[in-house]
Order: sequence, then C-alpha cells, then structure tokens
Amino acid sequence: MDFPKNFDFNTIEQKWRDFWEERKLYESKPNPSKPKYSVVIPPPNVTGILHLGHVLNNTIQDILARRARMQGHEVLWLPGTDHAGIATQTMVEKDLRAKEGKTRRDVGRDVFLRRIWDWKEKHGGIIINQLKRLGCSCDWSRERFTMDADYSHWVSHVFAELFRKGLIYRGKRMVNWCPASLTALSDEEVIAEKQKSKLYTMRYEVVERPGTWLEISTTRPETLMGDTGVAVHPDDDRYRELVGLHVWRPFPRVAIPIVADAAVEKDFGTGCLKVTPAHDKVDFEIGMRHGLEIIDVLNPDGTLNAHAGPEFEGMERFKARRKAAEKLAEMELLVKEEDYENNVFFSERARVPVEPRLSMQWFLRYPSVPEATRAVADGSIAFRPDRWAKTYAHWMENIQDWCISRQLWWGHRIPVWYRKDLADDLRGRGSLDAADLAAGEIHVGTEPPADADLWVQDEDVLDTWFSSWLWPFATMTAVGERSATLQKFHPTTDLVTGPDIIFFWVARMIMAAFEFEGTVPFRNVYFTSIIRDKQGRKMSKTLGNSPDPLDLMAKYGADGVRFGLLRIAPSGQDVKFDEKQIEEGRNFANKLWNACRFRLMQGDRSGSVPPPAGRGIYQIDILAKLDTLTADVEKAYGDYQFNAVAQRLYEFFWSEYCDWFLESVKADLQSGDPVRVQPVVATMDEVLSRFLRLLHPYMPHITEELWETLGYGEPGVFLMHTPLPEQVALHGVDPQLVATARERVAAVFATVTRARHLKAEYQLGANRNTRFHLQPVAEHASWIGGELPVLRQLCGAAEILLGTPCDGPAPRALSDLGELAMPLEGLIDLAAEAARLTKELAKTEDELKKVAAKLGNETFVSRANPEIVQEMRDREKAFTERGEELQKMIASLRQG
RNA sequence: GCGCGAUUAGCUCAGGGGUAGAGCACCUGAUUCACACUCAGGGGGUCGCAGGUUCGAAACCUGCAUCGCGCACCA
Repeated sequence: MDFPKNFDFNTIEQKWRDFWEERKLYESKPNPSKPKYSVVIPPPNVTGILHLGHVLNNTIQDILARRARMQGHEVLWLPGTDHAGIATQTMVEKDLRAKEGKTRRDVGRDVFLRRIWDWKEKHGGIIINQLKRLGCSCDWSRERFTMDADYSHWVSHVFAELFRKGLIYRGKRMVNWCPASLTALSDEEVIAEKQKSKLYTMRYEVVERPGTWLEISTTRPETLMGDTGVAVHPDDDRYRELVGLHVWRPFPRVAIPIVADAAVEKDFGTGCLKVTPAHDKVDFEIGMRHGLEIIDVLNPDGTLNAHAGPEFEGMERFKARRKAAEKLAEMELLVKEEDYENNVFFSERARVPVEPRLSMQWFLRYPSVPEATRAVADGSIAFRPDRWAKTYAHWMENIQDWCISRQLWWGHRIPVWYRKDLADDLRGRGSLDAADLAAGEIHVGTEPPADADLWVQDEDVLDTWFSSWLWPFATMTAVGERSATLQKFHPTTDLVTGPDIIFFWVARMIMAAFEFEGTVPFRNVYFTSIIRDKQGRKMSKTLGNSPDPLDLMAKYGADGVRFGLLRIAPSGQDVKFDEKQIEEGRNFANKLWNACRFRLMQGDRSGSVPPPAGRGIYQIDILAKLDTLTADVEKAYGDYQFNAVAQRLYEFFWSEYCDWFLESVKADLQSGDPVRVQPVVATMDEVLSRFLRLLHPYMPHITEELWETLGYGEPGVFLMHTPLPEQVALHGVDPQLVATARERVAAVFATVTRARHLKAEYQLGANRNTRFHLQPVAEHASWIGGELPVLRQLCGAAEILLGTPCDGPAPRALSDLGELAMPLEGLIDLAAEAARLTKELAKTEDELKKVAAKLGNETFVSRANPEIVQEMRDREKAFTERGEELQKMIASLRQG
C-alpha cells in the first residue's frame, strides 16, 4: 500500500485549492431554484497582509459558506479589498521618500496617484492570494475593490444624494487632527489612552491688580501662547470680583480677559482654566461664548508656529512642552509640577497623539438612524453574541455627526466643484450646504460639470469608511440598477466581523442600506474573538507578537491552522493564542489521515452486510454516538458556537471512534472471517463518510482528498457539494436495542479502564499476557461471555476467567461488570495494595456520607424533586455495596 | 463616572441548581500492531471574596476585589 503515514498537506492542499478554483466550484449564480446563502467579506486593506484575525474571521465565513453549499444552497461569498486611504498613502509616500527622496507634493497629485495604482496592481493581490491559501471558497470572479469605477460611482452618488437631502454640509469645526498623517480623523479613529504625564500649576498676574495672581493648572503649557482668556465658574466666590479684569499671559506678554463660564469645574485644581480656543474643544466653545480671539500656535505637523514666538517656532510640540515649563520656572511663574495620569487621544493608525484643531471639513448627519436603531433592537438584525446590541444602541442614541473629509490624495475625491471665480470665497465660507447648490455656486454630482474648465474640484477625499459602508449592495449592483445578483443575494445572510469595528463599519452599513436600499444589509452579525498573544496583549506589528499565518500554514497546513484556531475561539470572547493549539489542529488532521489509512488496509467493501440493527453492540454504539454528534453539531451551528462544533468533532473522532470503537473491533478485523469483518468495515465506512461530511467545512482539503481516496462519492460529485444523508445512521432501529447496546458497551469500556489501571499499578501496562478473573454481577452475567474476546483485546489480557474465583491475595478492583482480580503469583505488594484499596474505600465512604446526609435531611426528601431523591437512594445503595465489597477485598488481602 | 465582559487544575478554556470537566503541560510505562503528529495509566481544583435565595449554589441574586474592553471626561 502506497498510502503515506503522514498527511502531506502542502501537496494535497494545493492540489484541491487549484482544482476547486479551476472548476469554478465557488462561483455563484442567481439561480432561482435554490435557496440563497450570502455573505460579503469584510474587505481587508489592499496593502494588508494576512494576520490571525483575518484567519479566524475568514475561516468562519468559509465554514458557513461551505456548510451552506453542502446543504444545497446557492452560495455567494463575495470577496474584495478596500483602498485604506491613510495606510496606503503613507506606505507609498515612505517608498517615494526612500527611493527618490521626494514627497508627494514634489511629484504632484496625478503622478503620486499613478504610483499608488502601480503599487496596487503589483502588490494589491497579496492578501487575496493568502486567503486562497487558507482555502477560502469565495467567488473570486466577483472580487471588488472600493476604488473600482462602478464602486466609486456609488460613493459619489451617495455623497451627492446625501448633500441634496441636506445631510452633508461643510463647516469650520474643531476636529481630531493627526499631525503624522496630516489629516482630520473621525471620532471613531481616535483612541483614548491613559498616560502618565505632568500637571503644571502656573500663575498669571492680574493686570489691574499687580501683586494679585491667579493659579492655573494645565497639562499642556506648550499651548499657553494661544491662551486668549482665563475662565472661572460664575458661582465661584473666590474669583467673582476678578471677572471682567485681565491677567498677563507671560509669553508672548499680552493682557487677556478673565471670564465667567459654567463649563469650568470649581472643584478641579484651582478652579481657574486657561482658555486656548484653537486647541481644545471646550475652550473653543468658551471662546465662542465670550468672543475670545482664536490663536492657533501649531503647524499641521504638530510643530509650533510663529504665533508661539521665535523661541518656539518650529519646535516639536512635546519638546515645546518641556521648554515652556522651564521658561515658566525661570520667570518664577511655575508654582508646582505634579505627576498626573490623564487620557490622551491617539490616532488609531499613526499611533501619535492627535490635536484638536479648528479646520474646514465635511460632515455627515447620519441618515436612517431610527430605522437602523430599531432593526437591531427588534431583532430584524441579530447580533451574536447579543450583548453587542447594547453597545450598538448606546452609540446610536448618542450619535454625532461624522467628519468624512480627509486631507489625503488617495481615496474618493469629494464630488464637489467650486466656480473658479468664486473659489476663494467659497473655500473660506463658514458653512456650505444644499442651499449653496441652489445658488449655482457649487456643483455636486457623480460627474464634473459640463463646463469643467470654469470649475475647480474640492481637494479632499472621503474617509475610507464612507465607501465601505456601502459594501453589501455596492458590490452587487451599479447605481440605478437592480441586478439579478442584488435581487437574489441582498440582504446578505451573515456578516462576520470583529466587535472593534461595530461603529466604524457595522452600524454605518445598516444606516446606508436603509437609506439607499430600504432594507437591512444582513440578517445576522457574528462578532468574532479578538486574538491576543499568550500574555493577553493585542497582536501588533510593533510588538512582533503576531505569528505569520503563512508560516503557520507551511508548518501545520491550512486545515491544521483552521481547525486549531477555531477550536479555541470562543464566541465574542478574546482568545489567547498559542502555537501549541495549531499543532493540535495538524495532529488532528494526521489522526484522521491515519484512521482512513487503517480503513484502506481493510480492503474493498464487498458482500452483503446486515443492517445496523443486526450488527454488534460496538457498531450500534458508535453509530448512535455519530447520530448524537450530528445533532450536537447541528445545534452548535444554530448558536454560532464554532468552537463547540470543533470540540465535538474532535472528541468524537479521536476518543469515541479511534480510541474505543476501532480498538474494540480489531479482534473482528483480525479474525479474517468475512462474516465478522464485513459489517465492521461497513460501519467504518458509514462513520467515515458521514464524519468527513461533518468535518469538511473546517478542514476542506484533507476531507476532500480522503473522500476521493476512499471512493465515497458519486463520480464527478465532490465532497464540497455532498449533503449528509437525510436519515440518521440508526434510522428505524429499535431504540430499546440501541439503549441496551450503549449500556453494555459503556460497562465494557468502564471495566477495561479498571483493568488497565490495575495493570498500570503493577507496571504491566504494556504486558499482553496478563490474566484476569471477572466475577460478574448478576445483571450482566448473561451476555459478558460473548464479549470476552473484546475485553481481552482492550485490556491486553491473555485470558479472562469468567466466574472462576481468584483465591488468595491479588490486586482487585470493582468494575461495572463485577469484581476484577489480577493474580500475580507472589509479585503482589500486600501493603501497597491494601493502601490503594483503603484509599478507594475512603473515597466511597466520603460519597456515601454526602448522600446519607442528604437522605437524612427531611426537607430534602420532602421538597426535592422525587427523581433526584430516587437517584440519591440508588447512589446510597451502590456506594454501600461498593464499600462492603472493598472491605471484603481488604480483609482477604490481610488474611493472605 | 457609566456600561459590557472575565475570574473553574501549572497553562488555555468548556460547563452550569443535585458525583468538578477537556486539551496542553507534568509524572509513569509502552515502539514489528493505522497513527510517537501515537497509545495506556496517573497526580493535580475549598470553581476570585463576602453575604443572600434554596432541602441543596461553582452555577441564581446582591455587594466587593482584580483584570480586560467600550463610552464619556476635570483643564
């Protein structure tokens, strides 16, 4: 036989990957005769490379898609990538700087964009190929990219529509500014992190009352040059009489007013707040209320500008902070400097603190908010786990306008054109909205104005999420069209994504679908685990704690990685990653491989076999366990419990099938008697052919290979399209017969465990010549005789004497079938043996005490469920008998 | 500050009102036997703490502690 001992995943996985794809088996048609199953991929960044989060997320989608396909659904799993504005632009800019020493402004917008497209053409497919390596069964012919022409058309269309509806406007607002990427960010792209910083307390002298000082605390002394006022609470008696006077800002030395504003907390610090309207949202609002001047002291890149004075101009902001504190100290204006912990807001992508910055940006008032909120609340869209619905509801109820413009070049350019002759005025105008459209001063639409020469387009691009929120339908149809694909597959069935993008993406998609398609975009949202390293830290490139899934697949196979990861990924809970677990996945694949190898060694199926009811108890037992497995798996899928599915598959196959069933039928197989061999082989085929189908969604490659090798399928039909039989394996078999078989098998197996334990105690674990005496209990005495060959096989015993007492001292144990003894002819260590049995007796007595205590409690007997009371009585009886037996055994040991 | 989650064996996690579980790790033994990516056996836990409900709580309730996450935020 040329069937190798180990599963060669590299060759076999590639073989099936290529095969499935060449045969176009993943492609979907809007076939009206089959029920649909659809899911759109959360588009990874086109610049991205696969990480474990992608592996988990996409394996789950693949499992769902493959399972649906096997169940006869028409499956659309639509793949694609997004253009990842900031990340991609930053990467190409770095490349440009490294290779040519130039910035994007040196080469200009057109050349720069061409470079990005070139880069995308060359490298943009990496992650898609990695997904293919993983075995993802996406319809690759439908791959979409958020910058595709059709897709871009959708983005402009949606912008124009929302603008016309008055939901998009332009305005000068305080936004989150990223000094590294030089763009505005939305509130969602900013993360608060606790930082150990300093709280500086300084003093400003009151202009009108020299010698009177106001003490003011701040964490950001570097912005004091932009201070245009000091605020106190209107009810604060300490400062009431100073309101309306001025203080000296120390540098540049200017008199600034003291104002009263309720936004100030009396009890924080000194109760005085320095007001820097250009650099803080609250300060900005206070400034507006009191007509304070706005002085921006920072450049876009976070260095200080001329307003900060010559000493500070050009200085980096954190260096300036230290310098400002030093300067205050020199001027004897620094009262104290304390350690302090506060929240600092970081740019999620660039990992630098953002600056609140006043700038002209485009904003969206979210559409279809009530519909989107209701859809999740009433279950039209089911979140799993459903606790995320609360998080979603909270965000929806406190929803803020979305800053959608980005000061980047890579992305969908804002489809707004200004009349050239009015451009300067329009650019500076405080607000711009649908009203200006009517005036003919601007043009908003999917196409430039006809007389394009007279117009100039807005420079900014849209947030990448402003394109991906359209993903479910914009990938399926063009604007103004209702394609067959859309009609068949939208809304999609499931969305699989991480809870970290619930606001970024999930919530926005729901609103977009309601607004533009009048429906939900998906029925179910499954939130995956977040994968952490062994220490519980998030995986990140900087920490270097993220293993490369490609390396893992090279080491353990795609199937091994998929299974290993899924088995440990609880729903919606973080998971700590350990490569050991992937190794287990590979080991499982190998176990399956070898079990099938073992099947092949039994030769071809031939001859007639009795129906299941006519087969041996081990065969009925394993088929019953297979049916239980099938039901359990079904239920776990219904609850989206992917780890439970994997766990049950693993447990059934490794323990129930290989460790117990196969071992218990080896005597039959080795007998060479066709009457004994053939039913067993038929049972093996029944189990394997069903099991391969159950496992296929998790381990598609190896199962397809084994399916073919074992010849279970009809010619030309692949496992990936083969449903489970409609009937269970034990269909029509008398339940009483099954129950009896299961009880007997359980008793045999439990007895085997006792016997093996006895052997191991005497270092005879591997000895195949042991002899046992078994004194059967009455209820089992009638049938044990027929099972002696199996008992011998499983115990590794040369002989089991039934009903023949074993005289004299010998290691003994109580088993489900009766007392077991293992005569050792003088080798027995009486003291050790007595100690062992005494320990067991103590355990039994402990249990007996617990049970007796319960039964002695009158309220228990009167109030507990009668079944429980009966169970306790049974247990009391069993433990009592067991205790008596053990005492006898100990006594006989002492006699000997 | 508000909300969500976690706390069970050395580690990673299941479970869930009635005998405390799995895998890994560890210890012992096994290699002509489908598989050493294997097999057999073993040790190991007052289920975070304190109250309460109950005949009975690891599980349900209430507090608390610790850790993680999200939202908000006082400079």
